[in-house]
Amino acid sequence: MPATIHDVAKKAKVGIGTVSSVLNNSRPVNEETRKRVLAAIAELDFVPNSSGRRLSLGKTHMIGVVIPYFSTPSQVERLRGAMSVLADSVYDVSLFTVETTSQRQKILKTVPHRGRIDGLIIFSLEPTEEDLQQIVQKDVPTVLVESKHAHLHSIYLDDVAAAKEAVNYLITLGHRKIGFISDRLNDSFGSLFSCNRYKGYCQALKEAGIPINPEYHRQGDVSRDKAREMALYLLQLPDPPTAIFAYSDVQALGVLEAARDLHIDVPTDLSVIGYDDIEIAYFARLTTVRQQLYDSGVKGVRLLFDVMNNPNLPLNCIQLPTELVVRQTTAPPT
Amino acid sequence: MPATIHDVAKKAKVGIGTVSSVLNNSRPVNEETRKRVLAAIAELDFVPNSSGRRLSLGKTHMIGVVIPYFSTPSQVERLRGAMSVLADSVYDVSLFTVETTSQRQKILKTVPHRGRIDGLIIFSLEPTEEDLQQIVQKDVPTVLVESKHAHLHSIYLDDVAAAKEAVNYLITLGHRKIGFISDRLNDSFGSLFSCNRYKGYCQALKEAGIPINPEYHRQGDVSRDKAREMALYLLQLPDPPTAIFAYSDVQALGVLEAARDLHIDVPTDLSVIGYDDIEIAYFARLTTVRQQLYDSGVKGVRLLFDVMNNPNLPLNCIQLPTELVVRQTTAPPT
DNA sequence: CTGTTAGCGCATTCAA
DNA sequence: TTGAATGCGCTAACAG
Repeated sequence: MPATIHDVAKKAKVGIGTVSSVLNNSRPVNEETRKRVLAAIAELDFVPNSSGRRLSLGKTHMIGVVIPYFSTPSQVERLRGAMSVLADSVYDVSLFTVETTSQRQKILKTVPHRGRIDGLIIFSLEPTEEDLQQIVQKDVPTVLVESKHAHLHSIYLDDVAAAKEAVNYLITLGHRKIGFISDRLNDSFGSLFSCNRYKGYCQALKEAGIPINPEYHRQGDVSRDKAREMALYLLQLPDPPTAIFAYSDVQALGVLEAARDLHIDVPTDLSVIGYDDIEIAYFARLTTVRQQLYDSGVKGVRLLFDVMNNPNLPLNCIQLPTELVVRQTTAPPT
Repeated sequence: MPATIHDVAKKAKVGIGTVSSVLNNSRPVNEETRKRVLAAIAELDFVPNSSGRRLSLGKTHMIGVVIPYFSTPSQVERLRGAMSVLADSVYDVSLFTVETTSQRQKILKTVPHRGRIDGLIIFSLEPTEEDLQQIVQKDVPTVLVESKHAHLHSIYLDDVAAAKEAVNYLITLGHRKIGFISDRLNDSFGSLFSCNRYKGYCQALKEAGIPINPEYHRQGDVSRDKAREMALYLLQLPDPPTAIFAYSDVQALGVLEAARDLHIDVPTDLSVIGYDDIEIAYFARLTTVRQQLYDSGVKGVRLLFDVMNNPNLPLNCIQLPTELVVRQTTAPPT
């Protein structure tokens, strides 16, 4: 139903090649005929059909964005960063949110195809070997964000060190009984940051000569509610922790709620540290590990564009810094 | 570089028509040859090129999603609802976030094109007459969410009534000095909910015989920080309000921060009501107007699918309910 | 400077 | 049940 290039050509009394030329500035066109073509385009309200364009060009002008945990503010912040760059580009964004393991599999298997997207950016997911085969074989330019892989470009952060720093801070304050609340360490989701943060937690304790008490580590899904539940458990232990490090700010909020429920004063009787520094952390006056969420999206897309423009770019793994932001949920134990 | 349908046909020693048939189950195929084709497909790791498929079918298998204020949790929640339905469909999602007025214009002008998307869902934006022309003329199935238009299908809510209810509640509690903090009423962005909520605010006051004090209404951008700034202004007025109704939960959090800054106790010395009931509102114990954010996305997409399946569906405008959720930021004035 | 043509990869019709 | 031919709308190479 919409006008095609042929309609324009006929109305402007030119060939379709000429129309294409004025559309893409692909070759010089006489000013007179250009005007006629432009007039015809305007009159017919013609817009090139993108499917035709894509097929002919062999490009989709689409960037695939795969993003899990989409409900969490940190992920949204990453996506915002990515969108800010993407919006100024010629590419459209094809969004894939992944909520379940089966979705994860399906998406990682079906999305990386030339002819479907020109480039792919994957957030917070560690591709399996199988996924990798798929991606490499399909030869679609790919960048990982908040994840790392020996064979893929990535924007990552040192979760182990960051978590260690946070726990070290608690130790410096004088805490010895430090709890850790995290996502499931063994989910089949393929995100390793929970594991890495746990590693950092363990390392800090070990180096301080504090034995690791498995009772002090709880894992569950990423929701605030679940975190609250886990914190309630920890805080009602016979010998409860005096500090809790949460794997995310959202979980830290759950911990704060639990403390409130039990009339435990933060930070006097309980110190809490989160991770991410999402916007609400400021409101909650939460001490937390700041990571550059927005920037990770920005840099991820920029790197992706680099890769797309230069297919044999040497492997690029960019580490983003983290920073412990001390606010008002941490204090020495009493 | 990737295998095409011809490669498969050759390898399976059949015509491309047969390959297409087994791909789409479009006509019966002999079991024997089907197996051969399937084997060839597997061996070549063939995946149909979507551009070719789209061009041939005249469909893009793409749903455009236009969403402003993308950084706010309420919008993310809507998008999540939409994605939950979209993810189970055969459609891909083309995401357009709009942050600026110029983006808004560009997107609303260039996105609604057959050949680019098969359906469009627009969140929280009131199309202008010009936009409407574009959309109607292009004949792209479209659904509005959190917005309404005489000629477009929509999922909307009664902002006026909801705001009025919130302010009425404050009046019932005994408040007479009620402030209102909102988004800019005259932004060129084309979102009317700020206006509507202001209307509800005014109506409630008027019906209660309370004069409207322009000093009590502040407008600024939607950020928490700006809201805090505006609240600071209100609370430092010679005769400050005893209650503040904020146009969104995020702004309400800013108000709470301002109160904290000034050591004003909430709810004893200041009542605060928000709008949206985003997840963090529960954490902040915020009294607020709950709207069905997630559901609005779900229903929006469902309606869109209905429209796409039945182009001359009579105009469908579905109103979603709101509900005042009383928590702990509201109390009678002292 | 411009018109014509081939072909991008696929679905589908028309014959067989 | 199947193969061959046509066309979707466009870009780019070719020829004028």
